[in-house]
Amino acid sequence: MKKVIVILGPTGVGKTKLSISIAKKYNGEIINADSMQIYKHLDIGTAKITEEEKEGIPHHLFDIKEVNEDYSIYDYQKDCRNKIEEIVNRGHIPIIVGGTGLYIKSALYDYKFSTQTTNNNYNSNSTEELYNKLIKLDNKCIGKIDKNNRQRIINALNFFLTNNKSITENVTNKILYDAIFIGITTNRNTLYTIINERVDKMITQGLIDEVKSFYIKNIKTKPLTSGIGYKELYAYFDKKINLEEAIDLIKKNSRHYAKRQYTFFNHQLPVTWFNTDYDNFNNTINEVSKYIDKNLNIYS
RNA sequence: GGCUUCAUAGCUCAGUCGGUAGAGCAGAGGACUGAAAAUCCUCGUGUCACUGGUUCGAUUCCCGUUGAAGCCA
Repeated sequence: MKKVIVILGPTGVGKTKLSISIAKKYNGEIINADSMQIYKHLDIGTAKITEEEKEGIPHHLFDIKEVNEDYSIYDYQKDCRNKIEEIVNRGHIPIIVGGTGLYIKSALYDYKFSTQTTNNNYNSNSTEELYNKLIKLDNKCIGKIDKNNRQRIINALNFFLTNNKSITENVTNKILYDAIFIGITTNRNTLYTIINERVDKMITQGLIDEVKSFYIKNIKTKPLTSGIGYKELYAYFDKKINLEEAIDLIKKNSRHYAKRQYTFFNHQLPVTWFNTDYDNFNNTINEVSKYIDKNLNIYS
C-alpha cells in the first residue's frame, strides 16, 4: 500500500505551519484537504497558505476551481487519489493537510461513488414528504437519516434512484492506503482565543474587500453562501446585520465548526493527537517527527 | 437627602395568585458517502443579592441592608 501522512486538526490550530516542517523533513509534497481552499481567490477568509510560506514545497489541490464551478467530494476523491499516485511515482511522500474530515476519509477509504447521479433538488416538496418518500423506497434509512435533515434525505433519495440500493449499504471502513493520521490540537479555551483573534486579523488583512469583490458581482454560489467569513459578510452587505454582528458571527461559526471537526476526527478516523506547543513550536515538530519515524517506515 | 423600579443560569430575561424555577443566546455531547466551513440530533441545580419576620413551608409577602437604574430636590 502507498504510504501517506495526514495532518489534520481544527481550524486555526496550526496545521499549515506544521505541514511545511514535516514536508521538508520527509521529502514530502502537500495535498490540500480543505474544501474551501480548493477555490481561487478565497484567500484571506480560508487562511490559505501564501507562496512565501510554501517555502518551495509543492502544494496540490489549492486554487483549482473558480467559485462558480461545481466541486464535490466525488471530484475530490478522484483528484486526491491522482495526486497521491503522482507524488509517490516521483519518489516523494504525499502529505494530506486539511480540516475537511469527509474529504480525507473519502480519499483514503473505500468510499464508492457512482458516476451518474440524479440531481433532483425537490424544491416543491416538504421535508416531511421527502422523508416519507425515502423510507417507502428505502426502509434501511429509518433510524440512520434524521427526518429533519433535508440535505441528507435528498442525497439518500437520489442515491437510491440512481443505484437502486440504499445509501446506507455503501458504508465502509476499509482503508486503501498505508496512512498515519496526525492530529494537532490544544485545549478548547486556547483554540477559541486563537480563532477569535484570527478573525480580527482577517478583517485587518482585508477580508471585507475580498468578500465584497464577489458580492458586487452578485456571485451566490455555494462557497460564498456557505463558507464561514463569506456568508456572514454577505449578510452585512445585504444590511441584514451590522459589521460588529457579522464579525461576532464569523467567530461563533468558526468555534462551532472546530467543535464539529473534533467530533468527526475522533469518531471517524484513527487519529493520534499531539498538543501544540505555541511557545516552542519545534517541540511539536519534534514530537510529531518522532511518531512518524516510529510508525511509518518511510525509508523502506 | 426623598420617592419609584430592579436584583433569578456565563449573558439577556421570563416565572412562581407562597409548595425551592425555564426560555433565548453562549457553552457541551453526538450523527455523518455527491453542499461537509454544509446539514441534522441531544443536553438546563442555579446560595432565585444579603439579614431578619410572618408561615407547616418564602425565591415569591413584609421590615431592614447592600448594589444598580430612573425621577424629584
